[in-house]
Amino acid sequence: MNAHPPKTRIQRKNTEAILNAALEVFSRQGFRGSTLDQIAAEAGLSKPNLLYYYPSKEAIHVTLLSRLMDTWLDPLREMDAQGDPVEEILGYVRRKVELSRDYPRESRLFAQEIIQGAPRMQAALETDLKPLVDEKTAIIRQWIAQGRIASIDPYHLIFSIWALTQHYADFDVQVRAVLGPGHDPFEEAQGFLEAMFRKLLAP
Amino acid sequence: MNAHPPKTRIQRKNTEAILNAALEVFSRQGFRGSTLDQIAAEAGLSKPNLLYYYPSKEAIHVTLLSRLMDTWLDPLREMDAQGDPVEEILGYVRRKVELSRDYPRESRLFAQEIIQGAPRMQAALETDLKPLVDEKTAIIRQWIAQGRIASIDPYHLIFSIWALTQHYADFDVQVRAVLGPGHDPFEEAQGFLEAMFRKLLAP
DNA sequence: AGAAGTTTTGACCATATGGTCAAGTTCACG
DNA sequence: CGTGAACTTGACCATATGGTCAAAACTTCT
Repeated sequence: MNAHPPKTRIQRKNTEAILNAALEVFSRQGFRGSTLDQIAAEAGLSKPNLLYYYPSKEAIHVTLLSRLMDTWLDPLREMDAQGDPVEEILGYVRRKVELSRDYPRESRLFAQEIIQGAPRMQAALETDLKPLVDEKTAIIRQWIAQGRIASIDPYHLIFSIWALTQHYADFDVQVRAVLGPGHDPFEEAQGFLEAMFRKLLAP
Repeated sequence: MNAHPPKTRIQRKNTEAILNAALEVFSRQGFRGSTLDQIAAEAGLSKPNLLYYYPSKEAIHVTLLSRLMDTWLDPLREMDAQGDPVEEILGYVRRKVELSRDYPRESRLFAQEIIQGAPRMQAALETDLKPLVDEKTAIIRQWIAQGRIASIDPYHLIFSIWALTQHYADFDVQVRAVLGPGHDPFEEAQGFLEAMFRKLLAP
């Protein structure tokens, strides 16, 4: 997709700073709610300087989203047909919770894009996401046929993992408001979800 | 909050049209991504006419959000300490799926508000949501103590219900992209989640 | 040092947008 | 009907915002 990856030291530093600043701002306020001035300020650059590195606000957004897709899918890619079914699925759950804990901005950026109808990600959903999910659901179906995990719709199993893990990043404010102080939502989620899926998958 | 509910026929009709239009537009594009012109067009009114009924864009948004909170909490309020524990919790799940199916715009509006840090709902989360959840978690804890459902963290149980049910409204585009044509996500969700929670709650 | 890039920015532009206002139109009701 | 209240709107305003550009400042390399 990128014919010319950044070359000079300054280019590398600034494009990185811009993407990081944009992630911060976009994930908090959404695409249209964010301004180039905010991103520039966050990145410590002037607005024209931003536009020296990226041709438009939209280009920054698109770059973020396309990088995101891979990060987002990697934990699922790791699910291995050869491994122990329950541990493979639980491992996926654990990696997704870690992703939510360590990359909440990415999670929120992604969530907002999807909620708004995925105007810039439709294609990626069909070309990258769907094939991978199809592949992994086939594996899960196999495991079920072998009686190694309980019978369950594999698509909705995966949806449930997405929903439950990303909830802790995306709805962080709500989770914390309900739990009150003195809780570590992600720590608790890790234990809760492990127990939940272990029970659910038991044959 | 509203000292004077709409009086005349025209007032009632137009405030309703405005709120409906605003819900449509806000839920699709977020607060800052929506314009008064879009809302006015959707409502079939002129922009100054909008502002005759609501003093500002923000006032419309706040009105929508405060109406929303009640709709959102009602299904949880119905959970009855006297009923059968499993059926009460499953009933809550079913009502939440129905809410996601029938009011996806409301779900998305709510989700975007929370994802963006709940700038206009913080207070409501603490004064309305938290006490209700505290009350219902106490009931669940009781059920667990009586051995009528499996031992499970009641807060995270409720989070899981929110996450799983709202996912189908908020991430509708993604769910449909993955499932492909010929599926009714909400129909399937209803069955999947019933089975899931039944298994999970079995003592 | 000095030429040849590369990077940075102040000033500027066109458009979009939230909001105002005074004047006009329609409605409810005696 | 006629009248006052309720409703509607075209024209307008101030500001915000994405984006441009030419010139200045800085690096790099010989």
